[in-house]
Amino acid sequence: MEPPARRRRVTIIDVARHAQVSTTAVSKVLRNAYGASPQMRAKVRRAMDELGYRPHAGARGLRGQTYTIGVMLPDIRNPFFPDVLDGITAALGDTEYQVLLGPGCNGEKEEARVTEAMLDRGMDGLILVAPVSPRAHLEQVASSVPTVVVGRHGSSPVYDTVVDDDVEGASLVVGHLAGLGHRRIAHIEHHETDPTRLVEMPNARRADGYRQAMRALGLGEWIDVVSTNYTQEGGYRGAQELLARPRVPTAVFAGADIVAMGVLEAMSEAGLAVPGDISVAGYDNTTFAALGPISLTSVDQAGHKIGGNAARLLLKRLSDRQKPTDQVLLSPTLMPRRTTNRPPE
Amino acid sequence: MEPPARRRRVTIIDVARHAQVSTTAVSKVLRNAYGASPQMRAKVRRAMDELGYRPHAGARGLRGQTYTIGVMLPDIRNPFFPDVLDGITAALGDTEYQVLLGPGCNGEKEEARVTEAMLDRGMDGLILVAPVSPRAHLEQVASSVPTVVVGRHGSSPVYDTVVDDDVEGASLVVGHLAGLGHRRIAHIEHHETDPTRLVEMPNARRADGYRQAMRALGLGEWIDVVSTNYTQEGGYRGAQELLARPRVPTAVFAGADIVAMGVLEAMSEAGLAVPGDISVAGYDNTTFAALGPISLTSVDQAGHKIGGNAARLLLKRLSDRQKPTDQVLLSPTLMPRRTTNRPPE
DNA sequence: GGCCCGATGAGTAACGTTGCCCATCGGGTC
DNA sequence: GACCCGATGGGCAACGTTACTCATCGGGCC
Repeated sequence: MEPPARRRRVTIIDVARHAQVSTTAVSKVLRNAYGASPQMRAKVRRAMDELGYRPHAGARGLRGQTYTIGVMLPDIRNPFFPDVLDGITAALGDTEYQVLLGPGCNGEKEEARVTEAMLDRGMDGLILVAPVSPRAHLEQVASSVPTVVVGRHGSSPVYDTVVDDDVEGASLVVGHLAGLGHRRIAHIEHHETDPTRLVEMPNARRADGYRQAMRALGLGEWIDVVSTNYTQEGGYRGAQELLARPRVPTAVFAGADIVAMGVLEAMSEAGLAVPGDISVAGYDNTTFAALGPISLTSVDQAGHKIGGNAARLLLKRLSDRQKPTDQVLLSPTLMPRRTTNRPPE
Repeated sequence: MEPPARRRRVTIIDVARHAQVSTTAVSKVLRNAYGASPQMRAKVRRAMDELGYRPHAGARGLRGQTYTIGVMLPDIRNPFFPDVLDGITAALGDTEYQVLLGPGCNGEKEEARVTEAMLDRGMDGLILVAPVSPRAHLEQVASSVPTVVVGRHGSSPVYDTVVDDDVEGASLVVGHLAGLGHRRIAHIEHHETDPTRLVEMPNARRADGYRQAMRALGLGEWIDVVSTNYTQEGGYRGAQELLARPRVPTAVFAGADIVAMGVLEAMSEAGLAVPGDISVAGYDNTTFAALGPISLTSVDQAGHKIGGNAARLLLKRLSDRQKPTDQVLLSPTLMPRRTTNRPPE
């Protein structure tokens, strides 16, 4: 069967003709602009409904706004990010803005491609979640469109930021483990060399927070950090390295839940019981951390709240582009579960 | 600090002026259209590079294409969908099309909102993954823009489809369990009443496939289906119902991995060992099914291949809108893991 | 009664790009 | 030498919307 002929879109002109007014009048009603009487509004709205009119975002964009907000998520698979997204869409739910997402992207090149695509499509604002791009690129993007950056520490004069306190999160984990009686607490971090990122990226701050907390609790001499990366594989390798130590740690603080999964696998292979022989904690409180068979102690970042704040900041900036930038810092909470317990005697 | 003044976008006119040619010429080069000499092309391309020109998608859309493809995913949290997305972006990687996603949406109203937003933004084509909207709505969308529907059985004259053989998948699971010696194999399905969806939705086909396979293996008398829904909670309730049977099944085939997670939880609460006392299988082969501590037997749908096929069909339709619609049916494979084994003596 | 003013509505030129159409030019054919 | 033809380049009117400017009208004020 052959597809039926595509019918032309209903435009503002059709509405104007149908309501017997000018296109200007229709536009005014559409934008709730000044200069239209109540009767006019009613008449135009009725015409819109009758014709099933919907404005064409592309055409609007040519003259001003597209009423579209672009969200860039680094990794759609990490269950933490959907929480952020939900927070964003919830906060934007009763505005006239529509959210569109970039496809999952990892690496600077991909990120640049996605942000450019969004700019080219006339997005009114951008929310960049946990970007890895260098700061210069972020500022360049932000200087051409209102932007909120989520999950990068440090402030910028051109973009607003929302971030969770990773130092505090790490401290919660270390405190929890120390409170259970652990002293040999090791940490698996994501390897980072770039000096800016060393300051701005959450993973680096978690490692910092771990060191600070250990020292604050008088456990400075037990500080033990393995540098791999935030993947299951990285956790597996990190755990193997730790198990080869002369004095094996009694607790492992993995910098991310997915890392903890690799750790659990290595422990199971090595015949070690968790938490009987060794305790394991993650970070992010991802969906699978809560799953019964896993039940991983983790740190919750309140992704929903983060997303909500990001959306709110963006809306504020959209309405006043001159306002000074804001930095929102949220506090994490600990979710103790069954992978942490007292150390073996 | 106050943000620096936003500088104007580089347009085709700037490029034309810089290259000392007409805007028409620039447009021709941009589109690889006929009527531009090699020297002209070179000159214009150089000007584009020097000015850092990028075409404005909205303006292009007003005259034709936006080079944007919209993808609608029902639930970003279900780790099966990112696989599909990867397949799509991979297949579209070296085309001039850019993918944008709708925010996760559940329910007909949300889906309608997202598809409308995409149409209003002049998307050139749509890929709708596992939509729940009634067929009439899908056909209406498809009749105004080239569309591929993923994960809905049945064919339409206006949209192409890509779907995995859910009947075969169910049969793989039942065959696997029967091969291990199980006879009392129960199934937890997603409750469905709408008659169209009963035919088109994958969940309904899995339940059908289960029944067919049981009968084919001479186990018709053991057919036992619990109707809840595809959530962890649904799996939990379904399992409790099954455990209350006079003769408890020795194996449970959950219609989705997330359902299986609920089942595992219920088993663990009831003090039953998996797979010692009871075997459990899921569907979708989601990321967490492979995680060490879970190791769930599941059915892999080759999401990557599904996405790739969807993208390819869409490209074909974009280049020939009159061609008859295609239906692609892919085959699932079984991933046996540690939650299934022989039944207890 | 003339004047100004606010309220209401319409006209119109952009915004950046495309695709049709026309102008020009050099060279080959009869 | 007149004619035609293909190759190359430019002009221009859309596409759907917005935001300016301008016209009109009725009423209140001196």
